[in-house]
Amino acid sequence: MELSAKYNPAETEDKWYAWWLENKFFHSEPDGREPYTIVIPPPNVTGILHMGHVLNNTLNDVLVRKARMDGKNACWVPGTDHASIATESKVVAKLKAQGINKEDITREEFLRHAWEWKEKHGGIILSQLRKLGASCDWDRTKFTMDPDLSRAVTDTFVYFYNKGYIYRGVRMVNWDPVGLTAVSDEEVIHRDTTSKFYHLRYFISDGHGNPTQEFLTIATTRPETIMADAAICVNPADERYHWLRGKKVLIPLINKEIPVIEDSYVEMDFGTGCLKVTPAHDVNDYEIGLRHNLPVIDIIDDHGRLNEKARILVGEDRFEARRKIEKMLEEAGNLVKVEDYTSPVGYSERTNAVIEPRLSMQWFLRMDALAGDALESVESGKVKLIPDKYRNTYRHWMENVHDWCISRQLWWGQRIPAWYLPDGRYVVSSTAEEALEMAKALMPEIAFEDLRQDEDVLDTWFSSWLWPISVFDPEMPGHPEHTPNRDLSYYYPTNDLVTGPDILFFWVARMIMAGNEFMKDVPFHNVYLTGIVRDKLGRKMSKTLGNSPDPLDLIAKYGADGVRLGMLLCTSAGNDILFDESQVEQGRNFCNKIWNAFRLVSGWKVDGQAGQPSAATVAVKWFGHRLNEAIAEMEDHYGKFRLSDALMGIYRLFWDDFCAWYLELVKPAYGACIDKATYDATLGFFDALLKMIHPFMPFITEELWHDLAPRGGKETIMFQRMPVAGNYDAAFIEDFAMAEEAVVALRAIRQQKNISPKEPLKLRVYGDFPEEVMPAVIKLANIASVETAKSDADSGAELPFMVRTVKMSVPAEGLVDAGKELEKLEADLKYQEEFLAIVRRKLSNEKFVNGAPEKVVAVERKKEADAVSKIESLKASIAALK
RNA sequence: GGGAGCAUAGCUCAGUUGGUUCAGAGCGUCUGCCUUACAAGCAGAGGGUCGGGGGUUCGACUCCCUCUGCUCCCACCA
Repeated sequence: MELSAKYNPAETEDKWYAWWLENKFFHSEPDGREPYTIVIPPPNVTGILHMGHVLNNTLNDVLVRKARMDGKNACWVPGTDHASIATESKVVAKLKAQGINKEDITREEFLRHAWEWKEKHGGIILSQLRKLGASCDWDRTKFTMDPDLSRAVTDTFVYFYNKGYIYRGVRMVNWDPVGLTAVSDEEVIHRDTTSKFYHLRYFISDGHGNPTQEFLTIATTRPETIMADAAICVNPADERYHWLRGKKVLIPLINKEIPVIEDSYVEMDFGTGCLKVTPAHDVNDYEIGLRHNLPVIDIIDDHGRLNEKARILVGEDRFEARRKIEKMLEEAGNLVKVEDYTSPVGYSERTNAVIEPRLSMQWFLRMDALAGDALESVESGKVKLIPDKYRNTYRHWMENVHDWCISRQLWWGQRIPAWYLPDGRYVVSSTAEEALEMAKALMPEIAFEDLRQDEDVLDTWFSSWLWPISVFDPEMPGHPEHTPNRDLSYYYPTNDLVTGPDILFFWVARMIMAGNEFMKDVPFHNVYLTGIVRDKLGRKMSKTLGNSPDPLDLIAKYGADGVRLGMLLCTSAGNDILFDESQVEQGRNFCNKIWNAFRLVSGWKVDGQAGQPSAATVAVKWFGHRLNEAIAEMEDHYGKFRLSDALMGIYRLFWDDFCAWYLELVKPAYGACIDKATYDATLGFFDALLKMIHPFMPFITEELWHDLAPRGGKETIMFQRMPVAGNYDAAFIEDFAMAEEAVVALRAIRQQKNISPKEPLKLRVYGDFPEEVMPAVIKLANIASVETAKSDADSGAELPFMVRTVKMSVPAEGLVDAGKELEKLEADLKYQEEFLAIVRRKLSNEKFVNGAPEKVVAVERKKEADAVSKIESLKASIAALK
């Protein structure tokens, strides 16, 4: 069969993925083997694949495939997240485009649209993952809103409610006026934002609601909220304002009378020292209001517009109102001045809307006890964070945790299982039937129609924190007394989790909490935190910038193996990834290199009678040792989650050691046959290399592994055992390295002297060069004869070079440019002499000889001896030239 | 404002408890090659006083202090 000179990924990838699926190679069932488990960080159900997913899932796949080849029962559970706020806003937008407002339809109608949307777009991302080669157990695919997983969420709510951890209350929450829901503290992103600092004059009241001539000045960034002011506050120690004690002031424009109060919260040297207190729209003001028993006047509605309580500018958006009120204040003579000002402003992570601190009734989960245990899990090392710099961040968060606001004013998600009686009391229960029973205990005559379920749904993370448990046994969450089913007891705890540090708290920490609570064990042992994928200029990839390539386009262009490699080449844990398409090109080139190496080997004709050439004998022996060394290095890197290092080691092993040195050494002359021993050894090496590459590049390795030898119908490289490192002779590898150095030096001489590679050279060796590897030098440097020099002095008509401490030369009458050679040799001599001087200075330093470990001193003595011998050789060469 | 981290070749990064000729890799660059596996390739070469300064040590890319620059996390000075 004639093989093309280029590897064609498109042809092979779909073929093998279909074959893997057909044979259910990714499917796992509990058995006697050691399990290796990963649960996917579930992507948004309606999401599409982006480069972050490529990174994450490639890493996951490498780990899973490696474990599979280590003989473990590997199980990678895929699935999707319902992503309540993100999905709901997409559906709202889609309906709006059709002329339907969410407000105008019922909850049931909306959910029907949402499910329709989910059926249509859900799972697209999972099919895209297949293109990437992800070896997920698709039979286990889960969705966080599957009925049984939803039930787990509800049960968890009931469990924590009964435990006294969940409470309902009016609190200051972060209100998202675009998403129309409260969000948790973690979903608020603070960004420095330029705004204005308004200095406003409030006149003192005469006691009857009329202004006097006296006034005070406050500074605020939010003049549109003055109508909600409940007081003006100064620091009790601020003597400038003692005269204000007991006075009342008038809110500009609406002339409402409010008291002046004192509270040490106010900083005297910030702003004017007078703070307007607006309990409804600022967290701190709310706290002050509580201390001073101030009324809460909420003038902003769900959409961020002023309501009728504002009295003026009713119906205006808060930012529009700010612009307008500035003018009104100016005209009324209350505006003193306006300064530019930069301060942190909270934005909604999902909708990017400016968060409105707002008082509302929400459900909360107490976090102190849960966080304490979760902190211990990491501190004790039961859960390892990689890289471990995140431990600090993690600890800080866990020690300063706030109660978790778990209710969301949305429809897409698990509805809160609280049922209200007509009198406002409520019961909490997993099912409506049970709720009715409980309600009857409170109010015997109550009917089902009288019960009203809470309108809110639960935060998405309230379902994803159960993920490592609920994908295996949805009966478990909320029921720690339940006996785990077969899957859960086999696969839990999972092994590794690969995710981004941005959801360390949202997700990772909370999974640890849920695991500790329901399983009395952590959900995973290693958390590998990836960086963010950025473009090569370091910018975050985003749709609006248009700097994010479509992974499917990349796969179409370079192949999935190439994309995987390109992604992995620049991936060290915890560091951001600067992604550049040229890396994918490099990945594709590597595919091609592997392909062509195979093409060479597959074309060989074997001669069973032929003896093994000495160069091949050296090569086979050397590569055997080198391979073992490389396997050991690879395992070491895997153990430390240094996957890009593991990959790079294999890359160089294949490209440099195997192709550039080994194959060149064993390659028979054109048209000639290869001996059986070398051929078999080569196939064995190729086989081992393909296995080592397989976790990184699953497709091309499966393809070539099948071409390498006849395979049975269901044989796959996926289940072959990863090569195990045997002993290797490091000294022999070093000897071979000397041969390599000699070859490089000889090639350099050819290039400098313009000698064709086809013209054989003579070689003269001074001193001890390892005899065994000489055939390698002879073959690769095209040496006609090797002569051992009798003395150190050469003839002058030679081109000398040093390989470590061994002097060699090419006798070359007529090619020697004495002047140039001399210059080179003298420069080298000078360097060596200086080096020797440094070493000797060290060795004559008693403190060094006595203080340094023996080993280090011995090394210095060796350096000294080597330098002395090199200097002698150089001097001999120089003398000869002169 | 508090905390953490980073700074090594043109670019992206290794450098594991201070000590092998330790200043490295990949990519890029330069030079020469279409040599019958591969020009998506082969061969060869150049390139950094390890951000600045100080200190500890026989010895510092590595430990300490300081300065500069960048990044991230946390945070209720309106």
